This record gives sequence, structure tokens and C-alpha cells, in this order.
Amino acid sequence: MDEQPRLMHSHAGVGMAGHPGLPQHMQEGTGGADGDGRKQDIGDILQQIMTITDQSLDEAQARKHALNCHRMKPALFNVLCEIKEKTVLSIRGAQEEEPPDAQLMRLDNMLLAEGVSGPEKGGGSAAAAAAAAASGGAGADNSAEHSDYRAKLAQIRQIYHTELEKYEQACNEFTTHVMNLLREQSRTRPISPKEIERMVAIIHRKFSSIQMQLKQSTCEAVMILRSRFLDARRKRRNFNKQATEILNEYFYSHLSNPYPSEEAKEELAKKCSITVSQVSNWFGNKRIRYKKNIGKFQEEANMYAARTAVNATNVSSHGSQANSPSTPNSAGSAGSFNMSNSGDLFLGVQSMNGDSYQGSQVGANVQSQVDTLRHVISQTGGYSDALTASQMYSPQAISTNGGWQDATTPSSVTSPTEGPGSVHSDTSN
DNA sequence: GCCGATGATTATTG
DNA sequence: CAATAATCATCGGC
Repeated sequence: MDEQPRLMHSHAGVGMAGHPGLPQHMQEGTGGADGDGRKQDIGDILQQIMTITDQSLDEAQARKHALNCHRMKPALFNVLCEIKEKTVLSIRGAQEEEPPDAQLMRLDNMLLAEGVSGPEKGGGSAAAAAAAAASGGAGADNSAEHSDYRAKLAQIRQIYHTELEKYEQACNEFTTHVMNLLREQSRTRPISPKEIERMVAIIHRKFSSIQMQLKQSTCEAVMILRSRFLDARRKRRNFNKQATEILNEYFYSHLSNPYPSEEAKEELAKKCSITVSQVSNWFGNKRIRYKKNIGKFQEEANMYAARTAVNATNVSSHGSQANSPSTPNSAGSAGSFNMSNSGDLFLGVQSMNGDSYQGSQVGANVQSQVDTLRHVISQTGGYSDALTASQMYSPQAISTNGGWQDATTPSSVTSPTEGPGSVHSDTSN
């Protein structure tokens, strides 16, 4: 806001008075309005500057030429170059090249692994390819789920590449600019090629640190994306009905020892088209949940027991599976495909049993729990090969503190003069 | 939208 | 290292 007054003052001749090169008379050429006067002044000043500049430039050029042509000039220049070289070298020695950055390498590796910085889409995106390969048979919905992920990854990839390109271009432009500048200056002052080199290196270092930031943030973005999309827990899918049936069938037909061997797990996994670890998860969950609330699973237990039972009878019409109490989990339920109309019959059975263990929850009464178990076992035992085995393993299986694990001593618990244990016999009809 | 079922993960244990 | 127990997070029926 105080510009105006000052200009006014300068017009009065005070401001410019200090400039020796400016003849005073020029400033008061026109006495008219303020504006006119100032314009005139500026014009004059500009013109003066022009002439002065031209003059000085010419003069400088002339001087330069004179210097360049001076007979001592090359020698002096060489001396200067030598001195410069030495100082540059000493500086260089002080801060030698930094070691290849481990962090940067890690970032690079990760970006490569994620398919962000690798070759173009086709063969690239190693992660996606691996995921697709891993999905194997049931890949249909898997790929559908990953499509979104891949789209986002491609987006990140594109941003990364454009940014990288931009940085590179800027770096190159800046480098050439600086090099031109230095080369031009090298005509008037001693600049060794090494110095230029060093300058370029510095510029590159600066830009690569920027690049590293870019890589870092890209990595972060990919990590977030991964955690959001590939966390299986978030995108949990229930197993299909058939798979659940197969698993349940196995579980209930091996209720006395529901710990499938590794081979059994593999087979189940194949049958259900899920992974082995999913089978393990399933059995882990099933065991714990069954044990926690046997009553809740009673119906289910009876149903599957009945199925396998019917199956067993169908398969081996003349049940010659006399007595082989060795491995209860090798079972004959392998190729079991169920009869559908048997359900009614056994629902009735189940309801009958239901009464007896209704109140026997929560481990209050050991005996009642044993009885409960015996009901289930009796049914499976009645029909399948589990007959012999079950009596060996099951009664004390889920005892007071539960757990099939400590069923290692199949001792005397068989049937101490109890009713419920033997009630089963008539269910065979 | 609530709520039980369910597959997966995590911490702990032997 | 596998099993268990607790927990998380989603699914799916109502």
C-alpha cells in the first residue's frame, strides 16, 4: 500500500538520485500528469539499460576474448584444472559410493514378486498366476474372487509405471540441463569431466531416493490390497453340501476316534475338492464343537450313523466282520453312498434315545454321559464294522473331561450291568 | 438386521 | 508338530 508514495517520491528525483549513470535531466522531461512522467521515465531508463547492457556485453566479450587469447591463458587454465581435480578427488574420497541399499533391494524383490514391476501382464502377476494354479479344480469362484484383486493390482501397477517413467524423464531432463550448463561454463572456468560425472551421480542419487519413496508407497498399497482381498477369512465360503456330507459321514462313522490319518485326509480332501488343511480345520472344529455340545449333534449323529450302518449292511450283506479290534479308523465306509429312505426309521430311533440323555449335559453325571455315548455307539455298532471296535474304544472316549485323546486305555468300561447299552439290539430292524 | 452356523486363525499345550 | 480351545469374520436363514 505504500508503493504509491514512494513512487511519487522517486518522481521527485530522490529515488534515482543515487544512480550515477542516470543523467538527471532525463527524469524531468515532462512536467505534466504523474502517470505520463513515470512512463516516460521508465522508457528512458529501459533504453539506458539496453545501451549499457549492450556496451557492457560487448566489452565483456572483448575482455573475454582478450583473456582467452592471452598467451598465459592455457597454462593458467591447466593449473586451475589440476587444482580442481585434486580437490574434487579429495571430496570424492571423503564420501565414496554408498553400498547397494538393502532396503531398496527388498522393495524391488517384493514388487517383482507381486508382479508390479515385472514383465507385462500376460506372464507377469506371479501372485495371481500362483493363486490360480493353487486353486486347481474348484477354481471357478476363486478366479472370480481374484478378478477384483487383479484389477486393483493392475491399477497400482499402472500408476507405479507412469510415475516411474515421469521420474526418469524428469531426471534425464534435469541431468542434460545441468550437463549443458556445466559444459557451457567449462569454457570460462575449469570444470573437469569428472566433476560433471559427479554432479550427474548426485542428481541420480537424489532421484533414486525419490524413486525409492515411490516404491515404498507402492509396496504399502499392495500390502493393503493383499490383506483386504486375500485374507481367506474375510471371503469364507461354506463347503458345498456334498462335501459336508462326506466329512460328516467320516466323522460319525469314526466317532470313536475321529482323527483321520494323513492319507485319509488326503482322500477326503480329494473327494470334497477342498485342501487337506481344510479337512484338518473341519475335523478340528467338528471335534471341538461336537464335544462341547453332544446333545446338539445327536440328531445328526444318529442320521449319519444310520446311513453308514445301512451302507455297511448293504455292502457286506453277510457281515463276516467278526472281531478285529485293531484299528477303528480304517473303516469300511470308503465308498459309502447313502440310502435316502432310511432316514425315517432312524429318526424314530433317535427320538427314543433322545429322552435318556436329555438332561445329562455338562458333565454333571459321568455315567449318564457314558450312556449317551453308548447310545450313539450302539447304533453304529449295530450295523457296521464298528461293532467290535466301538465297544473297545468309545465308552470312555468322551469321559468327564472329554477328549478322545486319552482313550489310550480301552480297559474294563465295556458294559457294567447297564440297560441302555444293550437297548440297541432291536434297532437293527 | 439379528443370530446361529461355520470356516479360518491364533495362542497354548504336550 | 498336531490337537485343542478360544476367537474372529463371514455366511445364510429367518
